[in-house]
Amino acid sequence: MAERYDHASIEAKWQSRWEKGRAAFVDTAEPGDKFYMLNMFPYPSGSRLHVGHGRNYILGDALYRFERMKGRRVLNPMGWDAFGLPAENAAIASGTPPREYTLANIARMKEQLRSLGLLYDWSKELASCDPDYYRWNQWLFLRMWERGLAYRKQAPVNWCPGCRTVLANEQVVDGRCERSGDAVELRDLTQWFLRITHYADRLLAGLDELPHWSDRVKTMQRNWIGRSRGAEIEFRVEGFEEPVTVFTTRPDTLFGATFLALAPEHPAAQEIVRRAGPDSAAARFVERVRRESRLERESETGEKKGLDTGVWALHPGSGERIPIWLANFVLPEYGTGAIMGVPAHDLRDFEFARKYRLPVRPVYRGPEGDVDPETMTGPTPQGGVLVRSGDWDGTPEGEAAIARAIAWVEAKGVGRGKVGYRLRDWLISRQRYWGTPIPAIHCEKDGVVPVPDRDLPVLLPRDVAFRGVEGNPLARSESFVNVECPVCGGPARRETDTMDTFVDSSWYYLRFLAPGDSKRMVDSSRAHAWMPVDQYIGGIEHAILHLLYARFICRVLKDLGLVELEEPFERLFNQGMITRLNPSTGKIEKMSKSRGNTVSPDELIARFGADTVRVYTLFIGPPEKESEWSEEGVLGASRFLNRVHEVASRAAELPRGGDGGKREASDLDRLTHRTIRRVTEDAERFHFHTAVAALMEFQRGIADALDGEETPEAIRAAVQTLLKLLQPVAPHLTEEWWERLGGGKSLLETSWPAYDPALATTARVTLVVQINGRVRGRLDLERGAAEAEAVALARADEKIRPWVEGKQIARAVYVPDRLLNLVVQ
RNA sequence: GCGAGAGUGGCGGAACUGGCAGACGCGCGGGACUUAGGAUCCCGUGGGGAAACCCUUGAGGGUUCGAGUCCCUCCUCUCGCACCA
Repeated sequence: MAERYDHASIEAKWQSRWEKGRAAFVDTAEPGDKFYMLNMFPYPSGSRLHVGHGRNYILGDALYRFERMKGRRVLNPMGWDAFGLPAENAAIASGTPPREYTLANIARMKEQLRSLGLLYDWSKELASCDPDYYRWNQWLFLRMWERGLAYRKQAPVNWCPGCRTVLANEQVVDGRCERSGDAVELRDLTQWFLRITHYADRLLAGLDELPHWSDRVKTMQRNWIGRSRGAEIEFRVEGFEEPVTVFTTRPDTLFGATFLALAPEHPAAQEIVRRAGPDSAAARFVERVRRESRLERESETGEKKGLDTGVWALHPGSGERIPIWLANFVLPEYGTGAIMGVPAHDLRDFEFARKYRLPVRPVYRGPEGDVDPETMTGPTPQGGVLVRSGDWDGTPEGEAAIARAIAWVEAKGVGRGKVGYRLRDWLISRQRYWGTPIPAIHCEKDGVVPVPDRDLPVLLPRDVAFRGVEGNPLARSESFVNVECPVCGGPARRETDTMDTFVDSSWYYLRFLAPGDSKRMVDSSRAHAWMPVDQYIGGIEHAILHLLYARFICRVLKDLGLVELEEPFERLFNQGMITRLNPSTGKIEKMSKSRGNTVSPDELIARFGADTVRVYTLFIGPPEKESEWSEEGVLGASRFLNRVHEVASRAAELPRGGDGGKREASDLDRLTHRTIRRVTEDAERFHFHTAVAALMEFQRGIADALDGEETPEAIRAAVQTLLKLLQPVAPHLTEEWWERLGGGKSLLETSWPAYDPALATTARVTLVVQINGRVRGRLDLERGAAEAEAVALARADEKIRPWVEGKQIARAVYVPDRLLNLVVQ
């Protein structure tokens, strides 16, 4: 029988050919051609590619190969998102400097990508830890600083007192440091922010210009930006000069306010503590809340804690006195850090009021009548008219009531309408080594001054020790920290905060277009030719942060005159995550290094071959949905490729001869055309899993034909079509057989097969016959049969007759070629 | 807690806009063949029933000639998160 399918040698042969012939296969796109990109670019700190990422890369490659055969030239670059916490953690654990660790991982992951037969364009390769890359982060930062888009302010961080280090949220487990187990504190640091809130409206408006983004992601972004119209309202405070200003999105419920609640960080709260003295209940409460970690304060299980200050505010409408409380659930960075409590119409306020026995005062009367404040079990449902609200009484709930309330507070001079955003400015400071140094210098005399452009890049120093260190290692590098002030020339200290790695990934798409340009951040003319990215493929986990930051930075670059567009990504395809049982938590979670539930493809490639891994990975499910990893089905993919090998080698042994000229379309021809249509349509929406299913049926059809009456020419043609259609998914095996069958040049340089619509459909159809919506029989009909004919045939059909005999047909619903539903009485 | 998705056989999944539920694959059962392999091929495989038929897409309601698909309520899981007042 035929020779065995030796995947290892076939794959080695083709991978080496693609490597040598790279120029012909991948580096062919010219300015103005299609631009596809994967997001994220590989994160080498994870040290090994795992199948969770592997699906993204394989899908991107299959898509590239499909597009190539369809005659489209595509730029598909690849680079490395190289900064980040894991490399620094590895350095602390093993002493290997993050740079060495990262470069070794890049080399290894590149080899893994190669072993999957992926054709990415490495001529545009970049790594964000390369000074040629991160210097432009610094350059952009300086431009933003000049324009007031970068600034410093205080913000709380997670502080581990044991490690004397700032922790990422990920490092905080149940309010404790995951390494030392110490209780995590909130600590205020002065940190750098980017003013994304200035772009909130533009980012919101831009979503309407993205028809090829899913509603899912657009909705998430809209909600994240969270534009809301509301009002700031001032409450005078007995015994205090300054009023307390609250922000509310529901000024219409003003008369339902029965208390004010302040964040312990609020200036008025601080003043109250000062007056009460250091041993007062207020001082102790503030101290206790400040010791609570952010997580505790924000967690769902976190108890709402409050303290009556004994200070009274005056209600601006009724003039009544209402108590001022301190509350842990009011956060200083939201709104004004103070709220008016309206228990009757807000769940959180209701819970707080119930716990501390504060009055509840409904100001909306529902259609069922008024509500008894004593017996309420929660905030009143929506839809009513205002009551107990002075002049406002009778106004129905909604925009009109809010507008009326705003007009009223403005007229009285106690407040103003205000548009609020949920979005907050982007905190980019990280107290870590392995990131882009923020180009600022602290001088005693001149304050915080920017590093001059001529001194860029500010390089990460190499003389840094990592083992057993506390705090930010960068801050202990003397060579780095000690610097001359660029203004006065005196001694000064460098900023030791580095940037969030999301800064790197916010503009890398532009750098791919001119990766080595040492003069400019962005080559504007190339950007003009290539942008926007035609197809961006990325995991759904980036639906909000990364994509919002990239859209923000693109607008900044537009305002700087570097690019002409606001939206960097024309089409967005969001991949679902690969999930897997996490043995330590017992839950099904996304596959990721930090969760410790990864699977490396290496072993599978060694056992079954790269093509099998590719087929299986794409076959596992629809790419936009999350899929749970299991290896049970990998044998099926392996068997399928063995059978493809089998039919191809049998076809190769068929006698050659002149084509018999024109012949009648055979069943195999019809199957061929039907398969081309299915695979083409599936590939266009990235559904390679159903494309593979169609190809499995096609393979079986060809195998049957080999035992049947088909001519050798017909069979050979079918096999060649099978190879073409399978190429994006299993490139090695298909290229090999294409060559052996004498196909000539590479499959990649051939064209995607076209189908004849007439042949892609069957001549006869099965019409389902329903009686009162239940399937009672099937008819075999000519395609396109008329309703009258179908009804007549149905009535005559012996399975249908008993159901309609002696009955009136009240109605017939006919869907041609599909279904006939007879409604009888 | 908030925002967004998802839930279909023993398992992964199919069914683009409402129209034969379960394609394709895994697993399992039976058979064939053998140079005994993780091989290959054939048949069967949602549940109940002898059959006619009946039941079945997380649960419960609704719209419709017809619902996995649309609407309402609830449950569970996943992703994101900065308790946004």
